Amino acid sequence: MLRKRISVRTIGRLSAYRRVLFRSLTTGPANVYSYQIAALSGATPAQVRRDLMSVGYSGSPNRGYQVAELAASIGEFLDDPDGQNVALVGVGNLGRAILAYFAGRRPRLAIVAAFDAAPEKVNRTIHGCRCYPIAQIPTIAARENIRVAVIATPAEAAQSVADTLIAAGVRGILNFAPVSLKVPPWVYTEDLDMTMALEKVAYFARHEKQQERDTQS
Amino acid sequence: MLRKRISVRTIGRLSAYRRVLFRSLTTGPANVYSYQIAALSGATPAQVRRDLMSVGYSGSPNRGYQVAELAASIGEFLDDPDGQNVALVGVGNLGRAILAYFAGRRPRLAIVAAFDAAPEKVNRTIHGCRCYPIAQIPTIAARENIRVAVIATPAEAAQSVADTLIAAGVRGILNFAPVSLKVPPWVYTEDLDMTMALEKVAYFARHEKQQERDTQS
DNA sequence: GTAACGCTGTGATTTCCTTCACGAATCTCA
DNA sequence: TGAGATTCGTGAAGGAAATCACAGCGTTAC
Ligand SMILES: NC(=O)c1ccc[n+]([C@@H]2O[C@H](COP(=O)([O-])OP(=O)(O)OC[C@H]3O[C@@H](n4cnc5c(N)ncnc54)[C@H](O)[C@@H]3O)[C@@H](O)[C@H]2O)c1
Ligand SMILES: NC(=O)c1ccc[n+]([C@@H]2O[C@H](COP(=O)([O-])OP(=O)(O)OC[C@H]3O[C@@H](n4cnc5c(N)ncnc54)[C@H](O)[C@@H]3O)[C@@H](O)[C@H]2O)c1
Repeated sequence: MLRKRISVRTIGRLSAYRRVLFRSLTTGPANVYSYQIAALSGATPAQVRRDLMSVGYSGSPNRGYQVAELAASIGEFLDDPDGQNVALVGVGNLGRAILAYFAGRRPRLAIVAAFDAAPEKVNRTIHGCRCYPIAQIPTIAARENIRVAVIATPAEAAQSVADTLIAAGVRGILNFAPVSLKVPPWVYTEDLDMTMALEKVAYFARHEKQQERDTQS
Repeated sequence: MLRKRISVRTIGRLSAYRRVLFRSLTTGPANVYSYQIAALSGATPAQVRRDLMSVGYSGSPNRGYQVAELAASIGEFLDDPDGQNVALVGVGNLGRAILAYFAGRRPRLAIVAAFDAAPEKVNRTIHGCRCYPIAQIPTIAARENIRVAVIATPAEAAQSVADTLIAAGVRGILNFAPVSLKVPPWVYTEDLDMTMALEKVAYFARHEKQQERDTQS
């Protein structure tokens, strides 16, 4: 398994490709071409083909890719065969929206536990997910084998929450708080900063001519 | 004003720098060094200095940058002096969280109108923001001079909403729907795709050694 | 004074990612 | 069967962004 370091951008695009493939499964024919995937996902045909090199599924010339098989191959490449449980910390406005959205949507990548510091939020079930006090992060994380977490707490709390999560075995964090988390090198963090994103949009809305295709990195 | 195309990433980081500067305003001394900004925002010192070249504010050797002045300069560079009004389309779980968060937070970049297709959501005021039927996008956008919009509708509706917004004069879109929008070249779009982000995190949580510093682009 | 230090601004370099371009493969149709 | 059309896989080229590295300068110490 000597695969040479896949780039972060490639992984993101593979996720996007898979989504358009699933959409095509119901609507379209059984095969697709790279230029079709590209059009639907905002990439270029060459980029699609190059990204797909990593997953090890080959299309056939003049026939393209089998939609169902390609989607399955990407899934095999991206997903853990046993599934990965996810924890959410911070059950505020955003946290609840996230719980509502992911509830029941992806069995292989489900949010199985929520945590919050506020007494009135804990020990309830929200959108099908149990909410625990943060003191229970270590025990629940161990019990549910949680390696992936989402942080949706206020900025001030984010770093200490991250430290707790990492101590409990978490190795990947999706961070919505507007701070840069300090984490050890074996932990991957991805920041989704809405304010920064909105400021970028506002800036380029005023500074014309910028025809980037930029699907989010 | 012959400035040579600032990159998308640079704009994003400038937004991050400004935020840490505002935070430092209250807590720290009056000056900062590039390496301090870097540490707080997850960048490198060289990157900070290079990014700051675009804004045209010079620090002084051995004294670094004046926090207040630098923050003001970045603001001058990023923000519209007259402010920019923002519209939100799709007042669901996520849309409401966004309204709650941005309400009253940034007077220069305020969400001044919300739109939704569901009859029970329109003509109400949610977190201080009036919600209109989508048919009123053209009139309200013209009245409020809206050039920036946020899309938080289901994926199926996103493209037609985008078309309507663009026809109404919108030039920058922050898109939360998991689709790639087709827009004319003078419209800037930024996709914030939570599912894709979570899948990236899940992937790299399983694939060791990846010590990326990746503040979101 | 003036020497030593430490940080900024920026040309040069490196690294990473995207795009190009073309041989090989598969299909169609006569 | 074979010519023509079309797409894939991928080495090579190109471009963009991060990093290096250092000259220049303000500051401090004495
Ligand atoms: N649209 C949005 O909601 C939005 C937009 C931009 C940024 N953000 C960021 O996302 C994060 C969450 O936003 P929100 O709107 O949901 O905020 P919120 O105030 O509604 O929710 C925060 C939640 O975190 C909990 N919390 C506080 N301290 C905690 C701790 N130490 N441990 C665990 N939980 C704790 C609170 O009890 C609350 O339930 C914030 O960092 C915010 O800056 C949100
Ligand atoms: N955590 C999250 O909430 C989350 C996570 C990942 C992705 N998303 C994406 O964000 C978007 C919104 O998510 P949500 O959870 O708020 O969904 P939601 O179903 O709660 O809200 C969608 C809203 O859009 C409105 N709407 C539907 N069609 C419309 C139209 N044609 N014009 C205007 N409004 C219309 C609906 O009335 C509803 O209010 C979706 O595309 C979703 O895929 C959300």
